[in-house]
Amino acid sequence: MDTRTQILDSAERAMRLRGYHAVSFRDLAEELGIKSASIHYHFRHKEDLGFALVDRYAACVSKSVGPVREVSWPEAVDAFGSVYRNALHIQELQCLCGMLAAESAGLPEKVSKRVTAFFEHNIAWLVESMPESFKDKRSKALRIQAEVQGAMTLAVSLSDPTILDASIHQLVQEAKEHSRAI
Amino acid sequence: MDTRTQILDSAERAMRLRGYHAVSFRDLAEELGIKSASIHYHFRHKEDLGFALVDRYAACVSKSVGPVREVSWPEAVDAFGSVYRNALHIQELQCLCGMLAAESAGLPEKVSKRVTAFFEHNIAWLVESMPESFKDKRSKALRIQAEVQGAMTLAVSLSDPTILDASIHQLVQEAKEHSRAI
DNA sequence: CGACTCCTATCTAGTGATAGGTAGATTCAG
DNA sequence: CTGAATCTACCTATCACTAGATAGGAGTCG
Repeated sequence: MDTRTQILDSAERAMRLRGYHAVSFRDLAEELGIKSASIHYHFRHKEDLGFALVDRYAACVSKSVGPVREVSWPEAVDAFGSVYRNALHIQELQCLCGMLAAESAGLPEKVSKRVTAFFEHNIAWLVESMPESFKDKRSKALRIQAEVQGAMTLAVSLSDPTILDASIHQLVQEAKEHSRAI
Repeated sequence: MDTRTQILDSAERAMRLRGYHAVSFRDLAEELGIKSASIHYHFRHKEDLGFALVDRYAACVSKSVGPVREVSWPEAVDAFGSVYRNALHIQELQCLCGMLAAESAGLPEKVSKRVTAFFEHNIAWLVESMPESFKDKRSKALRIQAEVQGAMTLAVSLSDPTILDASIHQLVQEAKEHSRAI
């Protein structure tokens, strides 16, 4: 596999486990059996690696969640939640941007801006997926994003991935009730 | 003021802004006008500072939120939310344990265990504050903790503290509806 | 009082490890 | 030969951490 991709893969895994500042070029290089200078060839500075990571991650999430479709609101919520659920269950990793958002005051600005953009993009997707009739669309979307993100963090800290499943299940239920009520 | 307390204050602020690994003894010392060796006198290892910080923070939150009282469930939710809201509005800092929970795989075990305990304590407080009649108490409590935590992170990343206010307001509203329904 | 001993808290002056980053040589495919 | 990719070998800054000196206050004893 392409070295650049391997670097991104290792770095993503490490950052989603331990955060931006706990990841070093040396450790990544050792893991890949190359020298740290080779990583600097592909990513001159650490912040270059950082925002390349966020860009790739955002594109991947955006693809997984799909375009805004003509599906019901509960299905949309489920699709959104599933992206996070799969990440936690299959990779046993939390959301890269949730991780970086926590550290955001200590990140290079180029990185933190992209993290913000990731969330704005998610919020916009949720808003557009809502039925026309909904009110306060943005706050509803923010609440969903917040709960999913927070549940993921709790699931990791309490070592219980079902916490995230339960939150998503309830959010989908509420979406159904909400849709029926209108 | 007592040097030990000053160290804790600076360290707490720095960690709630940038995370565990982005805080150094040298920076803290410089901020306080002392030498880093003096910090090591009070906290031999960084992890000692780490868990002293979590312990103090947990005690402070526990005190702010108060004992489980004979108040209504909506009032309890409001009291719980207010602790987070005040932290964000007055100090412009996010929750120490939310921050550390994100990084938890990269923390000394003594620290991450205390972070977990902090959340378990909060969950227990919420569960005990619920009316007897409620079902699935633990999952309800987890959802509240998750949304508040996630909303705080989003508020920081999107530079909009009203995101947290809105979430708490809605949680209190739901608590009212929920209490009426029974 | 004054000299002596502790103890606490701070300092100076380092340690070895590791961080991000760089210059320049080498390797190898087209 | 050229250019991309990797290497060796290094830099400077910073990291957590330590040994040992020093300053000053609290007791204690003559």
